[in-house]
Amino acid sequence: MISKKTQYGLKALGYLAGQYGKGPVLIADIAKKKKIPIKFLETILLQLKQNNILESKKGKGGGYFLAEAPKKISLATVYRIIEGPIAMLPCVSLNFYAKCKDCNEKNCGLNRMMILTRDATLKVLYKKTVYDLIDN
Amino acid sequence: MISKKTQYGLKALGYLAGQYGKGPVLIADIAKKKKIPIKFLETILLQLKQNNILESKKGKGGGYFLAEAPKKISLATVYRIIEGPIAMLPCVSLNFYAKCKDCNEKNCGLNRMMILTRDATLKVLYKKTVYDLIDN
DNA sequence: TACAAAGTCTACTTATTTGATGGACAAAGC
DNA sequence: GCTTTGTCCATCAAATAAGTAGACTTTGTA
Repeated sequence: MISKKTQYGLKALGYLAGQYGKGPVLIADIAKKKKIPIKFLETILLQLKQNNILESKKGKGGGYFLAEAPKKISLATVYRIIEGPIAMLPCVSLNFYAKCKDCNEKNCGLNRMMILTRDATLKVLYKKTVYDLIDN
Repeated sequence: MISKKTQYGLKALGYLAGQYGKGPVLIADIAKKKKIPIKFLETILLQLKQNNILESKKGKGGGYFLAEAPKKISLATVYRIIEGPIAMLPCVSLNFYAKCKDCNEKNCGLNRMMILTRDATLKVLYKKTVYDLIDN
């Protein structure tokens, strides 16, 4: 299961995707529409900005907006920024790899299985973008 | 990422799958071979027994063994017992469903995406069994 | 130039989960 | 009856999750 933080972040991005091209959107606006605690949302959006997913503008008329077109921002990228590894174990993670202490990956059955689930998930997350998060 | 508990549980099952048909296996034996803290492993094996994945025998010559043939125990079943939901969000979980407060699932873009990743993962975990966890 | 409207940053807090450990108890075999 | 083995109970430290408070900075505009 993903954290509330990731869930909120994805929801916020879905909303911003729907508002793309219409100028900056207030944090308060996103928070209200998506029912997210505003102070919590602040930290999430800031993190997304620091990772170049979002841009912002301060002062009156300010707010947050996507740094790129919605269809160019893959869910895998976002997921990794907020939640971290997509893989179920460090020893099968592409972006957060860590060697499995006490286990030889070459002949580890669990390693083999976790690669399969990782690839299944990645296939979806690579292909889908924040554009797909827009509500109907 | 899955917890150490799930990781240990799956490793232990992989080992028991390799020993299937050879009689009860000592907790201490599994712990040593798979480098798992023995007391921690005890609680995991007990939980798997209480969920009918394993059977045990007390006293001399005792130990743990699979309740069924390795190929009959799917990874999805085991995962749900130790780790819990396979889905990334409660609102897309088949076995641990919980309604998403403040969100209409019918038109939720995130819900739609999480169903896709859930199905991708499930497809692997349903098909694969503890037999596939046996090391080379 | 001053004010108000935004985002930014630092620092907490509180509850829950994770990853264990220690020791008494119960059953089974010799 | 003694040893071997699993079972159960209680506890614990550290990490993480989820959220809150408040001061600060930047920017537009009157």
